[in-house]
Amino acid sequence: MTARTPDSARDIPEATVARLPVYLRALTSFAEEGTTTCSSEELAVSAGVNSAKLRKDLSYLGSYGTRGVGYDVEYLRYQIAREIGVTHDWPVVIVGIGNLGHALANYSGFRSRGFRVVALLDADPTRKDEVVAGLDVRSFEDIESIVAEHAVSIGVIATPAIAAQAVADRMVANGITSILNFAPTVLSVPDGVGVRKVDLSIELQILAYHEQRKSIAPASEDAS
Amino acid sequence: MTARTPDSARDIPEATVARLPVYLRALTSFAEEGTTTCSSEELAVSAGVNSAKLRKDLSYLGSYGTRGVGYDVEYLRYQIAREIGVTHDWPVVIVGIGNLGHALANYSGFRSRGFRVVALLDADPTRKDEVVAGLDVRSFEDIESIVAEHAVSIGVIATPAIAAQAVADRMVANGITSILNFAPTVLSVPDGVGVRKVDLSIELQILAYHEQRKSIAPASEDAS
DNA sequence: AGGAGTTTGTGAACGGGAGAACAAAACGAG
DNA sequence: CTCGTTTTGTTCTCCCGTTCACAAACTCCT
Repeated sequence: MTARTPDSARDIPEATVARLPVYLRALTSFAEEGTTTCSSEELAVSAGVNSAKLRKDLSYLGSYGTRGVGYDVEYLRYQIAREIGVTHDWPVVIVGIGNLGHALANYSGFRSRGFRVVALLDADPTRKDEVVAGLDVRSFEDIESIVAEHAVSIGVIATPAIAAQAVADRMVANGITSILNFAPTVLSVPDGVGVRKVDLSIELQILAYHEQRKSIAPASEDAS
Repeated sequence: MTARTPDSARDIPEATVARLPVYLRALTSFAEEGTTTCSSEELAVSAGVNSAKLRKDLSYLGSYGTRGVGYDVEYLRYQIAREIGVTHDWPVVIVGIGNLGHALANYSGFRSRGFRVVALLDADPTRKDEVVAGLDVRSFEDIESIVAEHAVSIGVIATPAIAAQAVADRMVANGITSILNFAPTVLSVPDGVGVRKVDLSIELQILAYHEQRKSIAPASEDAS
């Protein structure tokens, strides 16, 4: 007899949290196709996971399905969006407007999935004249006023590795509590600050490892 | 010579494989500073992991340390590189030369970490005149000859989501067996083909979830 | 040479996540 | 109204990964 945790489920496993955005995207896809209802099996296939896993994941949010019927696409989509916290947009600053920073600033997926880039910052003064994705690149020194003005809590680091830690420190000092790091460095931040890293060469190296194994032992099985 | 299994360790856990590149980078960093020896504790701090975990990870490769002393930086660096398979360069093709494709093509970290971009492909014929990062953008139709000529086994997808599955199919049909996918889609590929995905908005959404939680229950602890 | 001090490598306990399997609940047919 | 069908929500078990703790092994100093 559980004491019913209807809205704010207490603790959702990290692995589940990482999959919720995938479900959200699949549901959005269904909605765009005009599908109003889907079973856990359909949604699981679309998200590329096991249906039992999907049902267990959703059960952490509450009982939003109907037995014998399935899930209401729009309703479930909203519930997941609310749980993740993307029913409203999050302001985001991007620091480091090099090749990658450009790409991120122009990435339309951010805007459509709950994020709004409010500022582009770069330490290089020669970049201050540029306008990227409709925003003019501003000095990194402006971070304090920008974070304060827009109540920014999420920062993206797209600088060279050498500058990343200093940028992170400065972000934290100005109240940013979540950082997405594209620089190939291990960041150290205080407790309570969330960091996720995206490392392009690490991903390729993992692929290379498995690739090498395939050619050495072709008769063995494979772990994707 | 091969009494035990010193060279080709049988099966390295996936979680360990994902950390080896981090250790490799930390060791490279040590080598550049002139450090010739390091303890598991030093390396663990530099890689941002627990030292016991690091030692266990390294133990899957063999016993390359010396008790009471530590690890020889250069020797261990080479052993990890050999295990991952980046002692020689891997040829890579990038498909989709939009904003992100540009950034990837220009990313110097690939070259320095065991990968060589041999071709840039795009389905849009208006892009065929462009030269990016010293390579001219070629038609996606050329994939067959390029893959055959350079013995490419790793492909990078940086196309819009709508095109990603078709590109992946075509890659697989031409012998590519490892795919790094930046498009926000779930790819389905045959067994034996490795796929890793990098999804920018998912990473941000995970951060947003934790961020939302912080503001709701500030007295609770945090999972990074 | 021997003992003290380090540091690695690993055995064992622990916790979390994945998947199978099943009971509970809703719908529809007759 | 009752029964069969469908699909969810949940329990149970197994496996992988993390962490602790300690013995083995090496160096240095006396």
